[in-house]
Amino acid sequence: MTPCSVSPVTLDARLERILQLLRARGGRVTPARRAIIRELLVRNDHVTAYELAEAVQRAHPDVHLSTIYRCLGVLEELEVVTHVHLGHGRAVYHLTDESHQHLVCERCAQVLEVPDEVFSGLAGRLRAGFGFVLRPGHFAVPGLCRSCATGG
Amino acid sequence: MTPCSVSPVTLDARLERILQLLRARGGRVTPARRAIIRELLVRNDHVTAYELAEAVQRAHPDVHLSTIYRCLGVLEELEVVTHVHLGHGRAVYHLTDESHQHLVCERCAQVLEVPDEVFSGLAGRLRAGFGFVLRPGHFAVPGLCRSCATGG
DNA sequence: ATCTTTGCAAACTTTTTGCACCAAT
DNA sequence: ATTGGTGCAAAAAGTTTGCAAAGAT
Repeated sequence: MTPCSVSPVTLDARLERILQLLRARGGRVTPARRAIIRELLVRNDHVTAYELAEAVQRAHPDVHLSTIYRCLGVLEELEVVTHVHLGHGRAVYHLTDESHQHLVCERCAQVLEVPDEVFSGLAGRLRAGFGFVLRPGHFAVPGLCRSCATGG
Repeated sequence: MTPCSVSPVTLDARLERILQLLRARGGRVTPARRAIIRELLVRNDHVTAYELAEAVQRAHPDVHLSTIYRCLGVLEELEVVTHVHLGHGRAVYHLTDESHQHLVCERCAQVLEVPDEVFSGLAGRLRAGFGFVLRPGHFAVPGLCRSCATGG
């Protein structure tokens, strides 16, 4: 049992699975794509395209921001990645299979992750009442976090 | 009982109330502001800054888009107006006191309005479980509308 | 050899800002 | 007479696109 929170075996397996999907779609595996996808897997996190570029560029200095966007576009088509607009402007990207929702504090911009189940009641009500199918993973719920709500 | 859906009396009363707030804050009442606020009241709707500019400019051709933004900024400080980012890019603005939430179809971009009550269960759960206070009116819920969900 | 992907620069879209002029109080 | 608001143009910020060169298959 390694002290790492993310097992390298699992990570590489997931990386390969994604590269597989790419190839299956007629896509090509390039160093830039490998690095981008790997970075997304390592940071199990919400990342802006710009942050992702910075990280990838530490090892591959001339992977351009536009390449990041294009790669993220492909990954979204493959449904490996999802983006959410948290509030105003920049989108954040994360792996689709982290199945959780986002609570964004409008005051301090903190992002809280909560499990899908919290929304199951709402999902049922929306479907029953309006025929509306909630899309898990595309969710940004604005409000006030505990400290901002109580603090002032 | 007039056939109008919005009573002109109520509308002007609301306009005056808002202008009052402005003055109370040391702000000034200008033709541009009057026109912008009036338009917001008349279209009880979700409007982009650009659409608002177009509408206002029909009567006041040189009210500039930047003035719209600045006025909307003031109105948000006064908590008269709120904006939501529906998906990607442009924000839409609406009056704060229309108390409803927005369901946005990710496929056809249609916006469905649903009453607050639909979210009361979720609000309780978020507060109890995470101390998170849901902000009514700042809500954009992505998913698929009835026709897009069933159609394909 | 083919056809995709990349790097770069430039376009684009939405929103913000600097500044001189104008106007509401 | 103040001080705040406006128009304009230009800057920002985030994302997309056109194109020629490089690279994966």
